Amino acid sequence: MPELSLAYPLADARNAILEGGLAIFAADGFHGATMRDIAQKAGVSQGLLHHHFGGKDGLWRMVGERITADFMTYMANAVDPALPADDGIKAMLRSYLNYWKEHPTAFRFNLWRLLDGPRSERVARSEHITQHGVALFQKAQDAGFIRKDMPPGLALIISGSVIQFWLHSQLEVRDALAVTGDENLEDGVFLEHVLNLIRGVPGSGTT
Amino acid sequence: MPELSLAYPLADARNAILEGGLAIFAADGFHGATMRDIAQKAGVSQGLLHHHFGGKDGLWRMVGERITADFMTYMANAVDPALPADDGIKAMLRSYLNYWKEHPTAFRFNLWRLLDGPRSERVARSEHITQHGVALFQKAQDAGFIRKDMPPGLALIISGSVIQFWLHSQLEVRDALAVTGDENLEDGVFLEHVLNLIRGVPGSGTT
DNA sequence: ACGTTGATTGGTCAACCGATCAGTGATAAC
DNA sequence: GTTATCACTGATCGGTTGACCAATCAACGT
Repeated sequence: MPELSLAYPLADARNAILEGGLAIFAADGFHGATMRDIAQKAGVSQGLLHHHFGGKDGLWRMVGERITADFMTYMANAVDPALPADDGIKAMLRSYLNYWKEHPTAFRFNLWRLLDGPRSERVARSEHITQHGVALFQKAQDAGFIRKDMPPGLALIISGSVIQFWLHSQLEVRDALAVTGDENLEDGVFLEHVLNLIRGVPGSGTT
Repeated sequence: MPELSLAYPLADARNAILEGGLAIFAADGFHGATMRDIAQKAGVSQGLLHHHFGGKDGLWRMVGERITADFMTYMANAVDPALPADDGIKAMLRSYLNYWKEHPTAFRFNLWRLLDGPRSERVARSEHITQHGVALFQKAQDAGFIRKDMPPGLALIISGSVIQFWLHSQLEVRDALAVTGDENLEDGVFLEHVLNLIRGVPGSGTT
């Protein structure tokens, strides 16, 4: 008789499966991951994954929804609406960078999501966040804290894409910086550069 | 007796396999692609793939090496060294954008490469290109065409990452731009924005 | 002529994968 | 105390997949 008295007390195998799924999916992608690996990581039998999530597709989707929801609530609380526009933007970008830095598996899963997955499931993703972000950038632009020669949405996208690249391609970044001996660039300094970029202030001093 | 007189005259099945491999790998990734799909796409038998490339890993690697080499020779010829630094940078970024726009399968394969693949094969990739690019940016910076408040390597990385994001996330870009009704932004105008970014000239006009 | 070499094929095999299912035990409703 | 429900397991099944192999055939040197 197999002793299965261990699993029951946990009472939340679903959660273990979702966490195991995130770990394995993030490491190997949708097609690279196997239900057996996930089951082992979660410490449950493989059949249970199907019981709770219907199948591989369903699990992938659930993991995705979960990390998106977590990110959205984090970002919604990250920026104090009472803050003046320039400080608001600074806080927003810093929170964005910090969140993904502290959630590397979720970050990598999102990278996979760009390519892999059962169906190119263009979810109604961070649409809300985007709108909120653009509004904030526009406010900052009106207040004169952001260069006026580009649409605020573009400034937002540019900031986000640069931060993402900074996170997922540290090696290439380092290569490029090492040429001039600047390879030890800290996150804070990097963020300041991004801010200066969209501020546009310092000018090149076209000699 | 099966008639196999068709395949022989081609004389270059290797090439067909590499092209088919690029197509299938770009669409489905390493783990999502199957040798049978590639063989069918290339119009040859599956055994031939193993004969020429040893296996799936070898084929993936060869496809990768091929597109990197193609990109490198393209970029090496794209910028006229006699050009003044500012025009050189403009030409470089334009070539970069155009190349990936005209090679969407290679672009997508490179995206896969970031995550998928048999071994995290950190090839000595575009190292040469990077050095060349940083040197060009430094020259432009010295000449006063690029803002002096950031390392030239960072300016290069930023430009590249923004262009890449512009290419692979058109949907998100459009969402962000649509908020202010700027969703119809053309490549040329976008590139001009990127250039202004690293020029830094227009200033925010801090009212 | 003849043997060697290499390109190419069709067929085959063991391994693995996702899914399914009958069975077991705990829980709760009646 | 009986029954229905639900979480969970272990085993199994059909289908794929990457790799392998013997056989065929053209090309070429000798």
